[in-house]
Amino acid sequence: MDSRHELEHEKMESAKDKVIGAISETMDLYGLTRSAGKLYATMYFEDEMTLDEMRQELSMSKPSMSTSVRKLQEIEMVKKVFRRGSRKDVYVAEKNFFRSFMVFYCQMWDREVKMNMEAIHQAQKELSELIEDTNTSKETRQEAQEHYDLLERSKTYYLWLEKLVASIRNEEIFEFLPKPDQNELNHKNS
Amino acid sequence: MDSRHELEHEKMESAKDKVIGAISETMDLYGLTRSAGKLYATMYFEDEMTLDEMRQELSMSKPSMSTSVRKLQEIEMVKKVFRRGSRKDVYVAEKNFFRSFMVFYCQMWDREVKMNMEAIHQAQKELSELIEDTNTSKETRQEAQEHYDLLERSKTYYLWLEKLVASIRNEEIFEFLPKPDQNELNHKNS
DNA sequence: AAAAACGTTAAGAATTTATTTAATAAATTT
DNA sequence: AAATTTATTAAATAAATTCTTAACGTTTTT
Repeated sequence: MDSRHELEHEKMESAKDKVIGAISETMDLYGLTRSAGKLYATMYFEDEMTLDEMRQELSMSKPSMSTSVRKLQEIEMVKKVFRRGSRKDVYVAEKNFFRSFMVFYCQMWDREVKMNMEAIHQAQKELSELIEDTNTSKETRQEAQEHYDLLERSKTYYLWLEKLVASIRNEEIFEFLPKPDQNELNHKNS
Repeated sequence: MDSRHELEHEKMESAKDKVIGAISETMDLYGLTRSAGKLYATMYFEDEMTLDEMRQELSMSKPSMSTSVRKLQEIEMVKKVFRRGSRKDVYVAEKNFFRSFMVFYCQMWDREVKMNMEAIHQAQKELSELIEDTNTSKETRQEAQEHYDLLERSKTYYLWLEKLVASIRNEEIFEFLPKPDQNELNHKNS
C-alpha cells in the first residue's frame, strides 16, 4: 500500500519535472538564471511556498532562494502574500502567462525605448552642431548628416515599440489577436 | 587645420558613443553579452567591417570578434556579404530594427512554444494515466487532475504566442499597429 | 528580558563564462 | 610548391556570476 503510494508520487513528480525542465530551459529569454527559472516552475505547481519549502524542494541555500525570489518579484512572476498564522513570508507564482508576458516585455521594451531615444536625442544634438558649424569640413558634414538620418529613421521603430507596449497595457492587442478559448485547444491535441 | 579636423572627429565619436552605449546596454534583452552588443552598435554606424577592423575598433582579439559575430549572425543582426577584391570576410549590420525584432522574437517565442508544448503534452499523458488508473488514491487523482487542468489552461497562452509570431511573420501585425511614418516623428522631438 | 525564528547582507568559494594567446587548417599569392 | 594571409579551434587565463556559510538585525515567542 505504501509502495503503491510511492509509485503514484513518483509518476506525478516525473510529469511535473518534464514541464519544470522545459520552463526553466526557456526562462533564459526572461533574463533569469537556470535556478530562478526552476524555482518559478516549481512554484507554478504549488499554491504557495515559503523560503524554507523552496530550499528543501530545490536543495539549495536559503539566501539563494531569497535572491531568486527577489528577481522573480521584480518581473512580477512571483508575489508575496500575507498569511495570518504563519510568520514566514509566503510567496505565490503568477500562473497567468499573459500577465507575465505583459509585465515583462512592457518593462523591458520601455527601458529600451527610453534609453535609446534619450541617447539618440543627445547624439543628434551634437551631430546638428557639426552640421551647422560652417567650419566643419565637407566630408565630416556629410558623414554627420548620414548618421543623423540613420538615427532619425530608427525612431520609427522605437515609436512603434512604444505603441506596441501601449496596446499590450490597455489590452487592445487582444482585439487584434484574441486569446484562444478552451475549444480551440483540442485540434492542437493530436 | 589638423587639430580642427581632430576636433570634428572627436565630436562625431562622442555622438556615436552615446548611441553605442545605449544600444549595448539594452542588448541584454537579446541575450547578448555587453561586447557583442557593443560590436553590433559599432557596426550599425559602418557600411561594412572585416574582423580586423572590428578588432581594431574595439581593441579586442580576433577570435573574440569571430565568436561575437557568429552570435550576431545567429539572430540575423549581422550578415556576411561577398566583396570581390577583398579576401577577408566582410560583414554588415542589419540596420532595420523591425527586421531584427521579427527575427529575434519569432525565433525565441517559437522555441518557447515548441519546448513547453511538447513537455505539456508528455506530462499530460502521464497525468492522464494516473487519473484513469482505478488504483490511484483519491488524493493523488485529485492533484493530478488539478495539474492537468492547469497545464490545459496554459495552452491558451502558447497558442496565442504562436499566433502572435505568425502575425509578425506575415506582417499582419502592421495592419493593427502601423509603422509610424516620418511625419509622426517630429512632435516627439521636443 | 532572553531565546528562537526569520530574512537579508557580507565575505569567500566554486562554478561558469568570456577573453586571450598559441596552434591549426584552409585558401590565396608569389 | 613555398610563403603568406585569413579564420577558426584549443588550451590557458582572466573575469564575472552564482552559490554557500557565517554573521547581522529584526521580529516574535516564551
